[in-house]
Amino acid sequence: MEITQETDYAVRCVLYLSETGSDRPVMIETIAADMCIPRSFLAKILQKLAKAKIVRSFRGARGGFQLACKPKDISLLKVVEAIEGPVAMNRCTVEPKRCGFSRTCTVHPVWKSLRKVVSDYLAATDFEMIMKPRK
Amino acid sequence: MEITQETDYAVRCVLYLSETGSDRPVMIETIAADMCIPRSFLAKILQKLAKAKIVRSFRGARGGFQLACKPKDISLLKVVEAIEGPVAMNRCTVEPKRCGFSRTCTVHPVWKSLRKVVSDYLAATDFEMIMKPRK
DNA sequence: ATTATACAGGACCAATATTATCCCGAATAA
DNA sequence: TTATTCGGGATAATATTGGTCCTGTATAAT
Repeated sequence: MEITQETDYAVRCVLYLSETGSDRPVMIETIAADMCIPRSFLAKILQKLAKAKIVRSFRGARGGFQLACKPKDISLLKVVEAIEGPVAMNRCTVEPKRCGFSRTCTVHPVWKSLRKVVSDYLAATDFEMIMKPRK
Repeated sequence: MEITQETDYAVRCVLYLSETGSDRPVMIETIAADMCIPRSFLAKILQKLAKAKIVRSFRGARGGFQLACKPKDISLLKVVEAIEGPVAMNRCTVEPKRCGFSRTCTVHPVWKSLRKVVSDYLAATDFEMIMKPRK
C-alpha cells in the first residue's frame, strides 16, 4: 500500500528541480547533497525520470538535469508511474491472466475502482501545487 | 502501492466466510482448499483476523472459524489493516520522527490527504457490498 | 478420563523486492 | 584534447514477503 523509498526520492527530486527553477542543468551530485539522497541511487532514479520525459539530461562538463517541462505540467501520477510502473492496488487488476478468479471474483471491481480513485487523485496533483508558494 | 498477496488472501477468506454464511465453524483446511490458499499460510492470516476480532476461532474437534459479526459490519479497511497495519502511502506520514523533512516538506500533506482518500474508500466498502447478490 | 481433532504460536527458511554501490564507456563543453 | 558528467550494466546488502513445520493447548465426542 505504500510508495517505495525510491518513489519518495523521485518526487522530492522533481520538487527540488521545480523549486530551484534553474535555467542551468543541476548535477546529480548537487541534488543528492541537498536532498540527502544517495548519489548513485539518485543517478538511477534520474535515468527513469529522463526516460519518462520528466527531466532532460545533459552530459559533459556543466551537464546535469533540468525539468523537461513546467512544474504545472508534471503530475504526481507521472512521476510515480515513471518509477513504479502503472499504479494498481492488486496485481490481478493489471495482469488478470495470472489470477484464475478474476472472472468470478467480486473483489476485483473494488480494487479496480480504488485504483481509479488513487490514480485520479495523483493525476490531479501537479508540482506547481506541491511547490511552496513563493509570493 | 499494491496490497500484498497476504492481504488479498485475507480479503478472499473473509469473503468466503461471508458467502458460506455457515453457522458451524469452517476448518482452515476447507477454506484453504476452496480458495486455493496455502494451508499453513492461511492459518497465520486467520490468526491475525482473529486478533482483530473479524473472525472467531474454535479449537478442538468440529473447530474452525466463523465471522465474528455480520458481513455488513466488516469493512475492507478493517481487514486490510488487520493484515498490513495502518494504511499509509508513505512511512513519513506514520512515523514522522524518521523523516527529517516532515516539517518543511510540502509533499507530506499530499500523502496524508491521499491516505485519507484511500482509507475512506476502504472504510466505506463492507463485505455485504462485496458479496455476490444472492437474489 | 481418554482420545482424536483442530487451532495457537514460535522458529525457521526461500524467494523476491528494495536499496543501494561501483565501474567503464560515451557524450560534450571548455 | 581533456576534464567532466551522465548512461547503463553488473553486482551486493538488506528487508520484506510468502510459506513450512513442529510442538503445545484447548475441546468435543466417546
